Amino acid sequence: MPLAKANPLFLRDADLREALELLFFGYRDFTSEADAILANYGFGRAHHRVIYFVGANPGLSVSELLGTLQVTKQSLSRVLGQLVDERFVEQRTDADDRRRRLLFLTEKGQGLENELTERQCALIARAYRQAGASSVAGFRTVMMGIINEKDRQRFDSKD
Amino acid sequence: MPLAKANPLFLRDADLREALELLFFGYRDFTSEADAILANYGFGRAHHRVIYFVGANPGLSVSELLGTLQVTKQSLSRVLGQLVDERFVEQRTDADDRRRRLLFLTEKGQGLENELTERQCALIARAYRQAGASSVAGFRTVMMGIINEKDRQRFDSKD
DNA sequence: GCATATATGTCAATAATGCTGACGTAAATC
DNA sequence: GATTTACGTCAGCATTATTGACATATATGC
Repeated sequence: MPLAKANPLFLRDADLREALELLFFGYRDFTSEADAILANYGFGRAHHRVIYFVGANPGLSVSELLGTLQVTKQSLSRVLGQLVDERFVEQRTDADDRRRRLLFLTEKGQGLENELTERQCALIARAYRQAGASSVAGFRTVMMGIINEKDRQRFDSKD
Repeated sequence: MPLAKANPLFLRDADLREALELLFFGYRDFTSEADAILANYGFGRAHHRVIYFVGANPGLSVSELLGTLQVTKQSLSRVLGQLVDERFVEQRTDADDRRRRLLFLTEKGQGLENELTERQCALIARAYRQAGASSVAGFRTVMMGIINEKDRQRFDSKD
């Protein structure tokens, strides 16, 4: 039992394996409703991520979005191109640095963003309300501990 | 602001959007180390899920695994076939119902399972230790709230 | 025993997402 | 003027997933 040795204190092997499964099933359910909505538009999870982060950060540049999503520009290109072609996302040249294309949601894009985010927020809101404020604080603490230091800084500023 | 209306109490829109991002970044970091290990074997996340659940439930049948993973048998077939061909997973006909193929990890498969699970458990263990027992309890409560009732029963029995 | 249902496997076609590599263009910077 | 940066694009390929159709072995109900 190599794992048992590595985990003293209150952390039994079973507790840690349970956490792996909580994350697996939790993430699956967290994404499944949005996946269903996206399918109606012929989109997938990659489109969702673009819509979400552009919606949350209007005026984001392409390279910033690449950094956030951690994908190659070739991967993003197809997805972003579709969203621009179908008028969900709008690109405007940055006046200060005309090489940069700043990304914004169109009204249509904002509509889809709302549809997706409302559903996911409703799921989280239900879970948060049932759990109560102190459990929510614990959830945030554990999730931040899982996230690498660089990305964690996105959250440090809040509260 | 349609979301603000829907969330009374302490749940501000910003809190819920933060949760979406915690789950996105958290799940990405949670899986990234294992993904790197799997790449050395020419495997992907799908192989990991099979290895994990067969390791956690020796003697699982194919249909039970399909139900857990929620994929089609055609999807599973290729992945499971590779794992069987390369002797990570072993299939034994169920003596009681000779239609069923029960799945087990071989020694080689158990080795890979340990390698993967140890890494992920180490990440979780670190986050759990830093967060403390009460935050861990809150994390569990919130994650269970996110998981649909059917799958939640996997966890209800524990503790 | 025979019909039906179940558990599994397989072939074929298709889609979404990701990758690497190569090349091109416009604009900023040194 | 040379170099770097930001962005785009074309081509090829891999992984994971889907649906649909069909096959086989075994169990079960009548």
